Amino acid sequence: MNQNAEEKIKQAALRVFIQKGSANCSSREIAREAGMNVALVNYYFRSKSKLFAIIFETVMQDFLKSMVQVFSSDLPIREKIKILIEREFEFLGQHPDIPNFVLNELARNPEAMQGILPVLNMVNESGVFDEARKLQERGDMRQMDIVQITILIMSNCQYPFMAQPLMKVIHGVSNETYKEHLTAHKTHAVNMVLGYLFPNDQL
Amino acid sequence: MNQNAEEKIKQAALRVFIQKGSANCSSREIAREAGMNVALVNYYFRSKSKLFAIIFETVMQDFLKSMVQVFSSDLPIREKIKILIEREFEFLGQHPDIPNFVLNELARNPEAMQGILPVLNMVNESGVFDEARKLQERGDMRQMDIVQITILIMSNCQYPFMAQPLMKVIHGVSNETYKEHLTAHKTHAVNMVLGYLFPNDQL
DNA sequence: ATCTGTTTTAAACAAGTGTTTAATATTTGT
DNA sequence: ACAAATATTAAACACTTGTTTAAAACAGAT
Repeated sequence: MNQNAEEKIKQAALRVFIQKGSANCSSREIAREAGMNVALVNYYFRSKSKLFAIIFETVMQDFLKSMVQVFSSDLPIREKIKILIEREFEFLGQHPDIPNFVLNELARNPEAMQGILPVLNMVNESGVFDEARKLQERGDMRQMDIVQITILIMSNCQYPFMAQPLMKVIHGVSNETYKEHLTAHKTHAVNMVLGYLFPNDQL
Repeated sequence: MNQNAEEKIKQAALRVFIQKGSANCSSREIAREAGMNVALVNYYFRSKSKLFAIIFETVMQDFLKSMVQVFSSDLPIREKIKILIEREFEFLGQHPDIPNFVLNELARNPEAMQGILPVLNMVNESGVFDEARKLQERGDMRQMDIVQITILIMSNCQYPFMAQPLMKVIHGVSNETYKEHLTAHKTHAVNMVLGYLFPNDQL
């Protein structure tokens, strides 16, 4: 049970933190979810906030890892963006509540901000932003600030999953039909974003 | 102080709830923000959850009111969508943390779901969805499920504001420059969405 | 001024919070 | 087998939580 306990606590904390947020869950709840005593949580991680810091960083890693992988490849830019969006939809299909978790912690939990710095290097070292700038200089891509391109892409990937509870109640659809809407929406996101970023391309 | 106290508590609760979320704030914090005793909160609203239900419903009203107003007007559909997006950006510029608040409560606080039902009628009675369907039958608009059109529009309006903390740290920009990005992004959102929904239009 | 109903307060309640302690169980090395 | 180190537990700590209670302050009417 040695290595097992620490890992079990981590996995339980991952589930509980993501589902309820760092502020709306107790150490005892995490311990219960892991099937062990409360004191063990602090025995392995010293405090709830330290445990959260670890969990949050791994979530950010997973959250940005696939994006960085696509960035670091040497596919043509249109393929990169297409695959990026498709992978994002695939990832979020399996972890639909991560965007809400991440954005919420970043907005409300000041400590969470620091857990992001190591992940930032992954993004910067990929060199995506520089590549996009070069393409714009060649006139191969719509003139548009990199910040706004990032917003554009992530908006159409993450929000559809974040808004699931709202959309379900507004349009009165079930879980299953909304999932179908999500997979159908992937195509729209790809086509719309590519069509806007590369206005000279053919349909 | 009679009518004043109840209203002061409401306004304090609005601020605190939106900033911290229903689970991550205490009744005493709301009372302190309102400058009065804890017991008064329950004297006027009986319980924290009842107070939250009231606050959440008014937030949902504000959140959807301007959208419904645009829907109920008799502008041509392209103008409707354009004005809708512009108003949404204007509203969110003044209340940037409402989308995060709403989606978070809907995802994590089961009680919040019921506070939405009265607001739903506003949307349904506006008849927007029927109008969009008719336009699609005439071939005047891209064939696309209403649910996905809703997702498309709201994604590009709300997410840019929700992601502010994430984008700021990823791209290392200040509050002010991000606000400039947001106002610039409004134009992109309008053009991209209209361009995709009405592919036969000229540029 | 006295009574009446309403508003406000301080104090207390049980329950739950993160964290620590000291004792017990388990594994490890010899 | 024994001893040292590690893992696990129950119990307690001080503190905060939502809510209630009973007393005080205040208002208006008679």
